[in-house]
Amino acid sequence: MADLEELLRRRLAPAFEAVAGDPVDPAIRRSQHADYQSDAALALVRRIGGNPRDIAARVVERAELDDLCAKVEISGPGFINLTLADDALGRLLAEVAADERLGVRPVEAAETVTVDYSAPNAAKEMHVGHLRSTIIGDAVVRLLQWRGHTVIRQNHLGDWGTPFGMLVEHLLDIGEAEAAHELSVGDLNAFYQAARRKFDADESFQERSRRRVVLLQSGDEATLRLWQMLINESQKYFLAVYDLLGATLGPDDFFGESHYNDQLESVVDELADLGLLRDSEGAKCVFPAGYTGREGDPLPLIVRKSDGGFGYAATDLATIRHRLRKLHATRLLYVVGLPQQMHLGMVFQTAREAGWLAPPARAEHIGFGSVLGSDGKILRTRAGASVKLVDLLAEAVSRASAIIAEKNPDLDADTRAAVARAVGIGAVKYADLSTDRVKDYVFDYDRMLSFDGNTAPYLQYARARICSIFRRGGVEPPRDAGAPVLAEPAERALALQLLGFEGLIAEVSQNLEFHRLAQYLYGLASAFTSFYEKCPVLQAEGEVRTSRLVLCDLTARTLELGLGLLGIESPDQM
RNA sequence: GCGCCCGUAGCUCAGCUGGAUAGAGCAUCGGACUUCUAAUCCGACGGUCGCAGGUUCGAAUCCUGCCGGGCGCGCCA
Repeated sequence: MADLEELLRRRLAPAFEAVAGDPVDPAIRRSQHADYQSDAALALVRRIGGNPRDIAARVVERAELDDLCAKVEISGPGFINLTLADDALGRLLAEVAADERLGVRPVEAAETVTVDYSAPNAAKEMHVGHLRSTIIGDAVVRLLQWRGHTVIRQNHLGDWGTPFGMLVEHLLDIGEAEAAHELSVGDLNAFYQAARRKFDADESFQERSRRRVVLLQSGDEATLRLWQMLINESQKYFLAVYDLLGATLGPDDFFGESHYNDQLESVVDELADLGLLRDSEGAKCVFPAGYTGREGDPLPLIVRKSDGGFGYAATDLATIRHRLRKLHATRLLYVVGLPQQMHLGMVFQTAREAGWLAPPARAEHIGFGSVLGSDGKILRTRAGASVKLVDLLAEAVSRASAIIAEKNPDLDADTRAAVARAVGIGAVKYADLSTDRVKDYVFDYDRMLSFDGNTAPYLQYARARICSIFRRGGVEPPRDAGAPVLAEPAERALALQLLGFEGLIAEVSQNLEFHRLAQYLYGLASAFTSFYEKCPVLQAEGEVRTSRLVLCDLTARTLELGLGLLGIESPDQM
């Protein structure tokens, strides 16, 4: 337990409760006027009346803070300003330094969490929307897994539906060998677009495609074999992209739409038995509470289409039911773009009405905005096509490589390639994760690859410099050197930042707002570089040197861990 | 028409459950390399927080109404 905010909260809460008569959140936060401040006395006036400064004074009188704080002051209208004692900070740092997990213990009540993310469409190129889902989803997986939860990745591959009639027919037209070739080299756009063109231009092809869909859905073996081939080749390609991206998604994580085909009938039956299904214009629909359409009339979720086929809602319902009943998940996360908010809301509501989704289980839409080009519009190529993900990543790596070659020509070719990959991919991921995910963000290579500001390279560089100190000095990180001494303001600022890690992780585990983790890491790297400028490490002597080595080591480990949770590598040299 | 999201410095973005003079980076200007990676650091400049009301000790933050931008609203996923 080395989280400063929580520590202070625990000390102040009983004092507040004694004064107020009821539990009170001490409302601890970082302060410009001290290390931390408590604002609770002001808000308390409304509940118990009186003068906020008096309340604060009574709280301070009762709170046990002597071993933690060097100074406790009441300030302004009734803020409690808390300045921590240097030796207390040192003790806590020593605790963190000795811990593999940097003071962050695994959760006490581990949950089973499903994370639905990435979800590309078979035989179709991945675009920036999949990029965001994959990057964010993978960060979710890494974080929750590290916290000790059982995390099940669910890559909801688009592998079923009417387009596959057209795709299978196209495959037959060009021959299996050629199709396999196109798909395996990752030319999915060419394949899909060729099929699409024929479908749009050629009526007989359209007719063949429709018949093929029927064959596919009726389980025709020859058709299924060809379909399976499309899926297999596509999966191989996606796995290659994940590999380049450094995403943890593997071959066993594909749970495509087709996976739920044999559950759709029973979803319909069950909803019908529950009395939730109604006929509307020939379709079987659920009308989840709280959703209305154009005329204020109930909005349907079409489970079975009027032609008897199943819509995507059926699949989504089968999926959520499966995750609850068979996987026993209690936290169901959907890393899906914001435009699908209403649809997902309706699916969740239906699942609640069906009794499938009930506390403690809950479903959360982890929504995100679009990736924009410098023109402020959704990112596209000059030609107006959607940008191919692999091209985007390759460009980032190649630019990173050029920058590194210029800045550090001494690196050998292999190291440079590895660093370029870490920096280039890291930059793309960090750009995505460092802003509020519900907002759109502007994709800009120059900015994300800059070594200044809130970027992956800046954080990676800060850590690489620390590694360099240990290399140059030929010293091992001191992991049980006792409590470091803090004399310089820069050391203190760094210590405070380091000790905020645990609390931050707890918060982000809940809200999955990774830009807060990014913000924290940037603050840490900034605090470190200030320290680095003012406090020589290797030239220092004795206790001071050891203390600074501890601060360096802790910073490096926190950066590496934090970046790692975001899915970003930390090269030892750059 | 209804619903959801967004609107903070010239640009890109933070601002946690309302809290003390609204913060970073880029850009601009001015400083700092006999010292661990200057790929950096320090400073200056820069904002009617879209607009107007309201709630209260206090509002970028909560409520209402506008304005502007994006997205969604029955058999596509």
